[in-house]
Amino acid sequence: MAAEAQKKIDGRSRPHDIERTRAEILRAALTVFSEKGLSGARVDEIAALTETTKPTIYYHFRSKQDLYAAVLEAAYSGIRDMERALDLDLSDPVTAVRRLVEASFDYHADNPAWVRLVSTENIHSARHIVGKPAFPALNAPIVNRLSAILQAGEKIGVFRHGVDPAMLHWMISAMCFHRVSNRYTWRENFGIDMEAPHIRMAQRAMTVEAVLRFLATTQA
Amino acid sequence: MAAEAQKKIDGRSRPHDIERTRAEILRAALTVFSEKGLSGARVDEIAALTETTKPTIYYHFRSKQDLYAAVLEAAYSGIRDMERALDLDLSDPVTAVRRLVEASFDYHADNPAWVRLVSTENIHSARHIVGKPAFPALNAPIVNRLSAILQAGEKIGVFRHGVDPAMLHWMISAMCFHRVSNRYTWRENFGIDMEAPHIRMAQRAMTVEAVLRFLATTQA
DNA sequence: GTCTATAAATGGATAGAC
DNA sequence: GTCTATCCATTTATAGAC
Repeated sequence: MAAEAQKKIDGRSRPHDIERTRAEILRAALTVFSEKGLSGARVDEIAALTETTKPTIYYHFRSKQDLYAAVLEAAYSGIRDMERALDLDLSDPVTAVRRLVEASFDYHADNPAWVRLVSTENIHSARHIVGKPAFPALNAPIVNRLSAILQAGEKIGVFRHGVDPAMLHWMISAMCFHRVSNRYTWRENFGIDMEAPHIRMAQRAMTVEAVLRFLATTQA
Repeated sequence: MAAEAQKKIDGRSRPHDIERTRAEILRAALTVFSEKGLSGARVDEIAALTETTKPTIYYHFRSKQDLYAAVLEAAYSGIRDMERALDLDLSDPVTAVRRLVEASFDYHADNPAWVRLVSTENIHSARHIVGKPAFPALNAPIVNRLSAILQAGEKIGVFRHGVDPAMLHWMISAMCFHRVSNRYTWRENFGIDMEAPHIRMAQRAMTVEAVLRFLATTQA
């Protein structure tokens, strides 16, 4: 496929393909960190999931903690890309909210590794995020987008006034996140499998409905 | 205060007070496990927070994992006690829901260590809960209670029909839990401090309102 | 039951060859 | 840039005295 000569199609292309090696390590590290947490993860286990070895990991990512931070930043870029891709029509604010909630719901449900990583980072008081401007920059757009939708809805009278966009995002995030982050204790404590398709569908519809009812002008 | 003779009021009463020692270890372990997670916690650090030593911890709780499991079970009993103490009036279902949501909200907000412990347990796929009948038994009452309130509300026409009590509990839990479990990433990513009193009050009122609007008969 | 001291094992990190 | 082999700090866990 590539123009330049390669000895092999499969396996490592060219002896020292930096980007490929880094990407492979990040992918393996995401798996292990999200399953075991930061301290629970073993660098040996991450190395075992790659075609490379432990010293190579340390060569590219100075330390275990730096590797974890790199994984975290890479994982956050995923939801940013998804949100940017959303094409929302402000002339129909109700549909815009519905689409945005459904997209957020699906992203959380389809990326449990990302959800677990965020949970882990909260256990560590977000210390690997603190002071990195990338993260606020990454998360501001979604609140701005919600704000625009809310204003559009207020203007044509389908949404009530006075709803804080950040707090609305909190409500949406809470319902989308919790069912993924806490699915294991829910299964044990309540016997409910959040991953079962009919439960997932019911929760998806319920999240949309709860949000729209919260925004509706009718009802005190 | 106690009738029997004691050499000291402060410090360890009687040389080998088992229950007192165990309770002290559990309290220290809750602190450390909730701050560091299971693998991040050090038994040395737990011992340092007690008046006793590491071998005594191992004497009473076989291993680090068993200690963690004991902490988990003890922590869950707290929310059970709180819920049992709630005196809800079924003749006024709206107020009953309001009281229950507010109590749940406050419990989560006031017990971040418990919230973090549950998060940690989910990172570990709830493996320390699996198969222990204490946990389903502990959590069934809240859903039953919600079910009774829903039925009472349906009967007098203030709540709509068809709402699943377990899913309602999920919605309440999500909003109460997420703002505590994810407060650190929220602070960094959105610049919002969930612990600030005015934010907390706003979220408390918003949770009640979202739930009541979701249950209301008015509105399609 | 609780201590001091230490064993045994784990696992993050690196030296040095290629 | 990547490997084999290994170091060494950390940490779970226990032996043995009291």
